[in-house]
Amino acid sequence: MESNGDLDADLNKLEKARHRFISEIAKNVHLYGISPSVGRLYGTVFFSDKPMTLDEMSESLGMSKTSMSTGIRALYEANMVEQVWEKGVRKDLYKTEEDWYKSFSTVFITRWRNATEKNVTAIKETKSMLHELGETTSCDEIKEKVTRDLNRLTEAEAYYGWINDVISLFESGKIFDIVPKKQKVNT
Amino acid sequence: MESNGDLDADLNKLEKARHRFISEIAKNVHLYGISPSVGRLYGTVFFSDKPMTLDEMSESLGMSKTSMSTGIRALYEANMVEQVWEKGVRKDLYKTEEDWYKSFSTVFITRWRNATEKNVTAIKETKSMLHELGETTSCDEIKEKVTRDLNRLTEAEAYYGWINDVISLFESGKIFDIVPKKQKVNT
DNA sequence: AACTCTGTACAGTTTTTTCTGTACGAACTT
DNA sequence: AAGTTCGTACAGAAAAAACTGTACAGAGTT
Repeated sequence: MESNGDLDADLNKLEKARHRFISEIAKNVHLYGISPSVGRLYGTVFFSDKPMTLDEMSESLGMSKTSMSTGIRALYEANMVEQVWEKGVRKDLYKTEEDWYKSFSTVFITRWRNATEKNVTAIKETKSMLHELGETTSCDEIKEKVTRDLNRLTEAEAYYGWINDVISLFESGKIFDIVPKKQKVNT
Repeated sequence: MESNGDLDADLNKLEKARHRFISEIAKNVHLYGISPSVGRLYGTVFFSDKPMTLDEMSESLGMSKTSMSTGIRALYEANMVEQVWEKGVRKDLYKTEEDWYKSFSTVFITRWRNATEKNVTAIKETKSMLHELGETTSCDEIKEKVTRDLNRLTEAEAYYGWINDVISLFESGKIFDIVPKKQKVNT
């Protein structure tokens, strides 16, 4: 006990330092559509010396294996962790994606692309319903409303076109010509 | 009843068309950090002919005035609605922000800026804790872990620097030089 | 083929978020 | 000053999300 008293204290310090960052990730990871506790899972895997199994995560976080399974899947879909194979190891192994730029892009692209497409579809359908109404109605007041709505929806469409272009900027990687990746600088 | 039977049917059609778009907004507005039902509130105000009061929203959505109050505040903070003054009207009036580019930028900038700053602070603190540990510990194994963690945190710092630059791109409006706003095109 | 091990589907519980009704302060009217 | 009207703070109810334990299918081993 005397011989490794310092070691235990140091390991504790290490954990504390790591936890400082992990808890901050947990608080902010909602931007990636990830819940805080899955954010802690990410942080745990991030600081692990080697790829982790679901059982190790469960053990380390004191949470059920089921939660680890669903949590890891969420992280995987956000391109925030990746699976690793090791010869002779039957369990699934996961480590954090090292290219954070890629994780960011994946999340940003898939979420916004998906939303944009659906909204554009909705706009087109709404417009078509309004067009029909505008032609069949005999009430001038309604005609006016229809015209106004069609106008605003066309504006919305233009906006989504812009969003789409922004997404493409990230998807194509051209964003990195405009905003270059940073070199590591020691502070 | 015979004379305005068509009118009622047409008004119903108008509502249906509008609702097609509103329900899609409700489903996707979580990207702006807004809940679905507040998304419906947004949609309702969006299609309103004139700025709405809390009571009108409450009436129109069949929800409590309290919810309208908190919902509108959320939309206001996301720059998605704005307050309007009308002479002689005592109630607060709201309409949707017409510049969707601005709404997008506001949400994107404030949320990411805030998260980035906090994460960078956490990284710096974690690094300083690790530096101290690295100097005081006598265990080589721990020294190794510390070095590895410091390295990865420095990489993370670089990533946040990049995110920060991306945010600035939107904040300064330079994004519009690279991805121009779209003209309205009828489809 | 029987047995073991691993990941996940599913139902039920716990926790968190959203929503409502009451109550009250501030601003305006009489 | 007394009386309205309006928006929102707050506590409790309702709804949604997160988490767990059990159970089971599929792959690997013996």
